[in-house]
Amino acid sequence: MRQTLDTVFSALGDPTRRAILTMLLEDDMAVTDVAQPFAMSLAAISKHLIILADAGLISQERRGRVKWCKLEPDALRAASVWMQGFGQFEAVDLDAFERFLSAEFAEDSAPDG
Amino acid sequence: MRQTLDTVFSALGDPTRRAILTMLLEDDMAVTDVAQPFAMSLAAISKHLIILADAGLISQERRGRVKWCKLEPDALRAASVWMQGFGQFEAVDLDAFERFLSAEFAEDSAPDG
DNA sequence: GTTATATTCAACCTTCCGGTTGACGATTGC
DNA sequence: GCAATCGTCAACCGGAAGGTTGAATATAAC
Repeated sequence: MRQTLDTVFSALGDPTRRAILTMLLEDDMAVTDVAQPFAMSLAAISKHLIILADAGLISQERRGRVKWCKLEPDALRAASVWMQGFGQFEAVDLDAFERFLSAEFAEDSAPDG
Repeated sequence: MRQTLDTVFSALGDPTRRAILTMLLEDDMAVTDVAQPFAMSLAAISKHLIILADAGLISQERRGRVKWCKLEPDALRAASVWMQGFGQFEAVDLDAFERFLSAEFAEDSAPDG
């Protein structure tokens, strides 16, 4: 699992994956059931789920031959903090935002580095 | 300009583009100045800026031969509403969230569509 | 033990993404 | 007018993304 701003935002950039997250708001679901409403193969959905799990947005637990997918909304916190730092919204934790910016620059987006 | 959840989240998924937005928090900047700290060509930065402008995250105004880039944090609102709807944060406007989900499903992520 | 179900793997294809370089159009300044 | 500056365009490249199909792996059920 590589839960970073990169992986979270990129995962959210795909409409199929956002639709999956919305479905999981209702309840945990098996992979086959997640795939059911979509007009694409099970393998494709399986890949999307792996991407979501890699970003930490869902967790997957195997019980027997069924793999249950569960929404993990905590993964959105980092991204949400980042966005709120841009000052558009009220309840902003600026300390958290600045911690995020430093971490971000140190990790994976230093200009010139 | 195609300001959708797709374009906004995808734009935010790239660390260079997030770094640019962070720089623009300080002040408006010319394209050349935006490019200065990065170890990549001006053309590459120009493309990133076009992507950010397409998502509505920045605006660009040409004055003479200089094109000024300005942060447009309003563009984050839709994405922020979407994220907050996942129940992680307190002050959530659930009505707005549900309007968003409907719009979202109508537009670009209907399962089976 | 054989058959059906659930999910992933592997190989492949096509399109998009992020980068490069070089030429170009527009603007400024001498 | 001529040269320098600002930014984009066009063509190209390598690799990743999103999809397909078919085989493989577990597990469950009979």
